[in-house]
Amino acid sequence: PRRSRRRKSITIAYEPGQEDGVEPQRPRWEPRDWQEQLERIREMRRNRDAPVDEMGVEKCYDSSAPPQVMRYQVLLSLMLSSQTKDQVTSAAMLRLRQRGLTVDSVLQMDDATLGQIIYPVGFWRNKVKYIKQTTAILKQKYGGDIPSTVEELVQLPGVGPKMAHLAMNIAWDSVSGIAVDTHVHRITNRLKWVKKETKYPEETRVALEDWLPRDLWREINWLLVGFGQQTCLPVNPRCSQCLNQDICPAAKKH
DNA sequence: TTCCAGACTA
DNA sequence: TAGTCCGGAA
Repeated sequence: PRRSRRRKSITIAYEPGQEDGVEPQRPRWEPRDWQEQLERIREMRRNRDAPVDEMGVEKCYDSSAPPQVMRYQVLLSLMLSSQTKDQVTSAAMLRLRQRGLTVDSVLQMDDATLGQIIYPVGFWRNKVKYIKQTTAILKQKYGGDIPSTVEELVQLPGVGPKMAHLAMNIAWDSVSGIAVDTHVHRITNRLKWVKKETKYPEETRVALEDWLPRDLWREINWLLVGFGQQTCLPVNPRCSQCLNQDICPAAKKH
């Protein structure tokens, strides 16, 4: 049975002192109850049975392939992926991998074929274009590998901050920042894990990184994406089956 | 802000 | 049938 220590998290009401220019002990803002909320979300995610667990990026690359190929496949499945359609994305990745999914094989593939394969994931015209452009850049500029910094990753067409941080996490096993997608953005706003409501995912990322301990940065995307797929849905969240219903600022009572 | 491409659902 | 849904680009 789950016996949770009810440590009341404290909200610190003052900002770091600025009198003498000495960096104080950094008492910083943190959201009320966040540790308890996090613990309960972990509990709800314990079975790892959300779509992202079965068919997320981690399941979409050949872990036996050479590291460079693996990293390319990670980036590609990020570029393909379509939150709401994990199974469609992983099916498309499977088809691509059966053809031997490398920088060269993608460059050789004509747009129509690539389009046919990825068509069901949506936004396929854009994605074909970006995948081709990015793959060409990887070959020319990075010797067929993917870059290893966020700054370089976001230069690639079709790669923004969210994908860049996930690629750093998964492909390079390095924590560069919190990957904020629509689920993380929505849920952290509902929980008031941001000091004041944020409008854009990038704002959310900055706001979270300000207080969330760094050792949780990697976990948070996986945790909240699955939670968002199964419970904290974008429309009509299933508050009645959520363990946080009594301590969630956004909980709807039925 | 709007577009992309379609699926899902209220 | 109208409204909502990625994340990135322009």
